[in-house]
Amino acid sequence: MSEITAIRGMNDILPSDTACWQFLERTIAAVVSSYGYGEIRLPVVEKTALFKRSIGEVTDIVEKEMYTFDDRNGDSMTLRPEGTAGCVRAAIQQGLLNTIQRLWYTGPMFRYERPQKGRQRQFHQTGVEAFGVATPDMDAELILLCARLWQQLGLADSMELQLNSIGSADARRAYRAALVEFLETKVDMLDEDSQRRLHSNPLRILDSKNAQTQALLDDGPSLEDFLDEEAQADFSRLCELLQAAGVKYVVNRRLVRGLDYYNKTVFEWVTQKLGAQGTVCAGGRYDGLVAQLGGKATPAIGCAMGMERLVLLLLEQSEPLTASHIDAYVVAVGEEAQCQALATTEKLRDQLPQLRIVQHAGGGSFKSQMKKADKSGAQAALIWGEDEVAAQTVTVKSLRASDGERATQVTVALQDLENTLRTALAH
RNA sequence: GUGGCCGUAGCUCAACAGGUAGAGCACCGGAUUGUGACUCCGGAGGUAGCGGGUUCAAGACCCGUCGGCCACCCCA
Repeated sequence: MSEITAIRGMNDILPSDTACWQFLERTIAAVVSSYGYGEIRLPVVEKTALFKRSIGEVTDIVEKEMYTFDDRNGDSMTLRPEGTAGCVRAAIQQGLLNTIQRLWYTGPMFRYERPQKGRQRQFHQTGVEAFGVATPDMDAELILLCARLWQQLGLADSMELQLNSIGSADARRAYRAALVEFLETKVDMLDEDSQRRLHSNPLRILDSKNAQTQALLDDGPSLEDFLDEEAQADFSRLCELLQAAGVKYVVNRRLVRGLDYYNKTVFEWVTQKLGAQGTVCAGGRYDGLVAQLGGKATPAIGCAMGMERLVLLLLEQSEPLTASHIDAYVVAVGEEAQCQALATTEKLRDQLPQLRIVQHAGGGSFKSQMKKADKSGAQAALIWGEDEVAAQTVTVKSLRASDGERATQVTVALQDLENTLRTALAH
């Protein structure tokens, strides 16, 4: 193997998988547009300060996972680790926020992490963001959009919606103090990671995977008790709306998110089928972020889904999506035959643009060309040899006769080829 | 950053108390001069991730290193 290989965690997506990706991308585009969301295309690189200010200085993403470098002017740039920050920046900069905005984007994100199943250093997210609405009907809309998408993708049965409200910044500050006070009395019973988080990011202890830590938390203060009235009212209204729409959810009072900008509603769509990285889509409200980045105060909510994780689910549980098959493979032996085949094939592509035609290339015997035709999976071979050239005809041979049926072949005049294919290979 | 498992042909994998590599699939060619698939025959393809050590001898053992997978952490 060559010494030059792809960078760790940055994977090639091969033709054998792109049919699945395209299905996913098509389906997402159709669903978001059916809710009236407009696509926004954003740079992959932004000023480092944007991410530090939005995601939070002390989050893991900013502290140790960003691809950050100085450009030739010495300015610090970063490959985007997520999409919301750039989207908010663009919405402010382009003056989109004087009205309600429903936006979506898709593309690669970068985080310097150890790769594992469902996690890579270059990965792809599709995000949906709604600006300008503070009420929980918008929260519900976003969740319904997701639910519809899972339905369309055939993944609804593997998804569970987890919901929580983390309230206002003030509420979290008060809760955080109470939680730290409680846990400090039990510090020696905490697992090592949680001890570390106790002072850096104590809320993250709530979703620790350590069973003993979880048991400990049962006796601790509950975030729910610290929520202000508005947060509580909005959360129960959201629950009502979801029930009315028939969306199942579980309230997970220990669900917190890793990025600093969230408030009030947070949610995650999780699956059991992906091993340790079970979160397929996650998001929440971020009412303070626009102002924090210099825009006029604008409530907002958004979520992002991991494309690789969705592709894994699709590959795993639906019947394999076959790549678009080839209709015809052109076999031409001899120089004159090749000329005629090439010209005729081009004409065919004008006449029947939906037809997928592969022209044999690279020479070879009649037999080897036929083998290639078969291997290509084509429905039919279009055959040009000496006889056809002389008679101004082409032979159309079916390559996919079902069992018992004999392979059929007909030789038709060149000018009849279009009609022959139109009926034989009708889609 | 930490831990476990792994690294032999394009792919999936073998072998052997340590004696210098093999199968299936894929690929290429052929089986009476223009017809694929099935079958048969043949061919090409590996300095065993890399470097060092032990040994008369190492793909097999030891050390290092790089890479992969999974998990922790973190998150989509």
